[in-house]
Amino acid sequence: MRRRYRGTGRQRRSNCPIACTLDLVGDRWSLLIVRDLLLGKTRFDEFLASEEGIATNILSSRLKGLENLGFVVRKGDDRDGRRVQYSLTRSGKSLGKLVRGIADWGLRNLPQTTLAPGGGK
Amino acid sequence: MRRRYRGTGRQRRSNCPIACTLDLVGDRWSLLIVRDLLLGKTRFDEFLASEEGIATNILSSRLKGLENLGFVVRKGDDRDGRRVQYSLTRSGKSLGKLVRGIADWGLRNLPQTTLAPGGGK
DNA sequence: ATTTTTGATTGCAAAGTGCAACTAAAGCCG
DNA sequence: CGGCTTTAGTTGCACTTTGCAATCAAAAAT
Repeated sequence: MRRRYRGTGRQRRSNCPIACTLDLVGDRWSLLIVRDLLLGKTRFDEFLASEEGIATNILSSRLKGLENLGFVVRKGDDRDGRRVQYSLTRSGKSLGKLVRGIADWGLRNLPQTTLAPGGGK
Repeated sequence: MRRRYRGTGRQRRSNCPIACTLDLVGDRWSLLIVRDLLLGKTRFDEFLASEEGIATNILSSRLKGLENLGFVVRKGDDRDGRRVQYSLTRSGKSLGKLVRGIADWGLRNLPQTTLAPGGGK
């Protein structure tokens, strides 16, 4: 008796583009990671340092999710074997439009919100 | 020892417009209800009938949340005392832009997604 | 008066989130 | 080499949220 909760690769609730999009990235963290990637961050530590304060387990799980969805690629750093470089795929970059749309709405409708430095790209 | 989980009216994680927007409507259901309201639905039963199949308790709680945020108003039907009319406030209507942006991204990037009839408005 | 409709609430189990502690591999430094 | 540090995680546990099914209460319909 399987219950269908959200997450990577689960069954769709409908064919509505809104519902499907929310099924993929409709949580509190995924798009913030995408935001950071768009801003040029590439490392685990850098995402961790963002002011929202994501926990390491959540970050790890969201990065895996985004990777499974084909939005992010993970590759080791040649010069430093400890480091990992996360980056957006072409598909992941398409999320930029979505992220900017959300940022735009927030800026217009939520007082005291401001773009992070470098976010105006 | 209060832990700050998400939800209506809690403290912001940052002043990032993306984070703040996600704090308000970054869950699996709220924007689908907004979608339905934009499509002209007004009643509890109508939201319930949407193909995604929201549960009554979740619907109830999301409607309350959207009301608390000032996006939705609830008023009783004069002709039928059982019925309740939910509708978008001016502020709630501004979410239309956000919803359309998400729908747009979904349509372009997720195969097999199609707009509900009447959704092309 | 009984049944149906409408808009919910309640109880419970399962899944998700957040925090703190811990780990493991690789690099640094004397 | 050997111990310390950095980087990228994993694990355990408590708490919260979600989803389902059952139930409820008021109003309307019959």
